[in-house]
Amino acid sequence: MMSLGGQASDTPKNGGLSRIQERNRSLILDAALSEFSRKGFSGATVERIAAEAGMSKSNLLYYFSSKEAIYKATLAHILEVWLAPLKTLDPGGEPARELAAYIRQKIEMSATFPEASRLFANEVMQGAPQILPILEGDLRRLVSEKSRVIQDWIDAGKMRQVDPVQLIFMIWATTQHYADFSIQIKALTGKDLSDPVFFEETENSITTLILNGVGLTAPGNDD
Amino acid sequence: MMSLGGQASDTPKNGGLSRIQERNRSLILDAALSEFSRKGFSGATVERIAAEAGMSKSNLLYYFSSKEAIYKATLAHILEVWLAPLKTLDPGGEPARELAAYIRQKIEMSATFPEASRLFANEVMQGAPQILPILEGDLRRLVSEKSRVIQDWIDAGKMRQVDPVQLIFMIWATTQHYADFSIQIKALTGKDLSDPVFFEETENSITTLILNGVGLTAPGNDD
Amino acid sequence: MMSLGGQASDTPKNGGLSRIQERNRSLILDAALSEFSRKGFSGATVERIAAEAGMSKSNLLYYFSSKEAIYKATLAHILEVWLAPLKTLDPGGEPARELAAYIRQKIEMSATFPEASRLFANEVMQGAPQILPILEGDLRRLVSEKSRVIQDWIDAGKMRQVDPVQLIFMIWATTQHYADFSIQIKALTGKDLSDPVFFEETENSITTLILNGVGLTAPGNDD
Amino acid sequence: MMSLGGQASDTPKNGGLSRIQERNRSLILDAALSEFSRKGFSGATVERIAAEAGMSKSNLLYYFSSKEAIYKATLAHILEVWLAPLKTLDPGGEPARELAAYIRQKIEMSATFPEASRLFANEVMQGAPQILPILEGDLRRLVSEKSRVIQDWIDAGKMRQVDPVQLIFMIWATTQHYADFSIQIKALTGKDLSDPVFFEETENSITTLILNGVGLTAPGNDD
DNA sequence: CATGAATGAGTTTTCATTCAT
DNA sequence: TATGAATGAAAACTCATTCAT
Repeated sequence: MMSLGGQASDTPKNGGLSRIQERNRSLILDAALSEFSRKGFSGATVERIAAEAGMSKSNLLYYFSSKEAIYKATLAHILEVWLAPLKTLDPGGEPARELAAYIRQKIEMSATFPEASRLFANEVMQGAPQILPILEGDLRRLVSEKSRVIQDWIDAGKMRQVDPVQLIFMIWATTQHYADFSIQIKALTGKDLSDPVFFEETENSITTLILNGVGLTAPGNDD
Repeated sequence: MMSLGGQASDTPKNGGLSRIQERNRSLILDAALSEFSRKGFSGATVERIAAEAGMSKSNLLYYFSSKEAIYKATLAHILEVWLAPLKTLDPGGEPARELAAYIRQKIEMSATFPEASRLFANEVMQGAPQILPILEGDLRRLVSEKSRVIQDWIDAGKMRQVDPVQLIFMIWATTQHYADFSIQIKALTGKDLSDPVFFEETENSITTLILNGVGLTAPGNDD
Repeated sequence: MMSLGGQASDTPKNGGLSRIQERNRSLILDAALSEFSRKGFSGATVERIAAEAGMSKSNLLYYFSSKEAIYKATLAHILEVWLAPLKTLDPGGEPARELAAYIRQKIEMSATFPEASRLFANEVMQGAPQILPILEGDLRRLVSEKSRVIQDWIDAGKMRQVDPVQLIFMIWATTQHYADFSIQIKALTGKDLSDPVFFEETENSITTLILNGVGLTAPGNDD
Repeated sequence: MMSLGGQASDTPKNGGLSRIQERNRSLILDAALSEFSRKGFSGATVERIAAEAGMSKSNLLYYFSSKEAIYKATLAHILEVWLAPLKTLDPGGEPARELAAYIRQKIEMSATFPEASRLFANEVMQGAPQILPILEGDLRRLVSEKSRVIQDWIDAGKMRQVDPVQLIFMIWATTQHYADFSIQIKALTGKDLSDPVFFEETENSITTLILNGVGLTAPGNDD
């Protein structure tokens, strides 16, 4: 799990978590994700998180010593999975296939974990008070590395010249938009990514646009 | 100004606003935009808005009867300008030129009014409690209309087949991303849209990607 | 007033205090002295202070931003008057008269402001978290200066050799004891300093003991 | 042990304490003394006491049923030893030798158990909620008895006329001051009673002052 | 128009204590 | 004996809002 710098773990004493602890922590983090992503840090209340996690406020505070601690843990909990897809971009693969796969994964994340996406967006929009160090560290390194991969494809003439970092931004922007702005999208189209048809349609649109945009052709969709 | 349905105007008595009233309302709205966009609705405080507007809390509440009223007014104030670019999409123009112009306008908005973008994003991410009616009404109609324009271009063989609504989403997503996630972008690249070189670069990347993506070629950049 | 380092004043905005402000601050400080001296910092509650000051908790917090701020202000408020007597020790005076006067003043303080004495004792016993800098600075200088005065008297053969600082400590100890331990004294004697006879008796005992102790004779009591 | 009236003993079931029980009770009382003397009753927390005693909060509460019970036990634990010196004042001895010995014992207590002194001071300053009955009972009787001793010495012309009770107060005051106000003394002199030189100096100053004060001469220091 | 004073409802947090094992 | 889990009551704030001037 990606560390958010706080002073060590926030769980009672001993190293290993008991069954109950693990269960409760998990319940809390789920509830917290729901609450924080909907209301933001300030709008969320510990009481509601506790209620949603099915325990008393005091008991919740037995597991996480403060609202901020819950928030940090929630972010950390999410960050790993949220940034995972990019790591799979394989230098040895075909650009079209690799990019298409990456885009698909990102859209799937938006469909499956829209709350995580919104939590992340919220955090960044507030100035990334908690995760700025991670953005400037781990994420920056990861993006550099993957940009290199893309640049190599470009240098090998496999795709059109484009700033790789900007390309990554555009993939993030387009895919996450469907999670972060899902209310707007629903208001305008009546649909969201939970609708398989709309999901397909969206994936096609984004993939086609971006692959065409960088001079590639979408690979046959065989998964 | 786009109405947010609130109970009547929120200005004292008589119809016309005095010079000083108009000035103060404006100061408040500016301060409110800054505060709300940075902290979200719940995180913002009336006191800070008042301080930033250079007046007492009480006086601020003389102009706007409640925090929510300030928030609504700020949203309304912004919405008009925020949605304006799309209106300029001209059915009679060349697709490439029109889309490029639209994209440029959107990026310019992101560069000039990043706070407005974040306020809007925030509002939508919280479930659009205030502007949902507008999204479902005015905006939906506007998007329908402009989708028709794009569809006509497609039908006329001027550009590749693509769902026009999805295309609009992608333009929104990519352009707004540079405002909403500017902290992340700064953490990863060291730059933001206030840097003219980065602005140029970004505009080129987005425009090229999207135009290529829909089978068009970027028009000569002659402005 | 002796500053306790906190970040500036704790009163709203402008420099001068309004009539109401002055009155309320004063009511609060009185109530706070009573509460803090009886219960200590942790045992005191803002609510009780507010109640005793005749106002709502919120209103109290409008005047002092936190419990700690009230505590600091109370200490500062008291310190000046608490340390004043020592300053009157006059190098030009007769040792017996001067010391007797000092002792009398200290006992009077104990009789008049026993709460201040206990607050001070409490603060010091907790490790002087707030006033340590003052003890090490202003007070230390004052004690040095007055020790010099006493040493001069000793050097001039006017009184017996004694460590002047220790003498000061003993005067403090004996006089303040009657405030700080008044409950015990009452339990043992049935009296306290508010009883004029007991006051007289106490003053005589302390003065005689200390003056005799340093080889002086009590001056005729003519005030 | 001096009883504080609480509801029966606070130890589990059977009469005799097991080895481990005795040890734990002792650990708790030590930790409690440290905590209560530093923070006062309200400022102390059961958790910190437990931590300092090296056991869990729950386990501590197995030995003492409540925070107040720990506090009472700590006080009782201390009181005996704290009041012991006065009992040694021997009617048959020489006044100078007896008083000097008493003073020395009191200073030694201040040097050895400053925490006990502060705990006691704290309790009395809060109004002696727990020990008032003892003050009014056992202690009052003891003081009466010893006052009689002193009065007999006075009546026998062995020392100057002085109110014996007041003399006792002054001995208490001066000697305990070095424990209770040790922080202040350290701030003013850089020293405390743990420094043997300062201890000597202090003992001499107090003894000389008080003995001279009552018309006696300090006995040769032969221990 | 403007502000200082006041408040009540809510929110986080602390902590002694109880419960179950 | 011992401890981890859980809780309820209290306490310190925070803040939008109202009142009086």
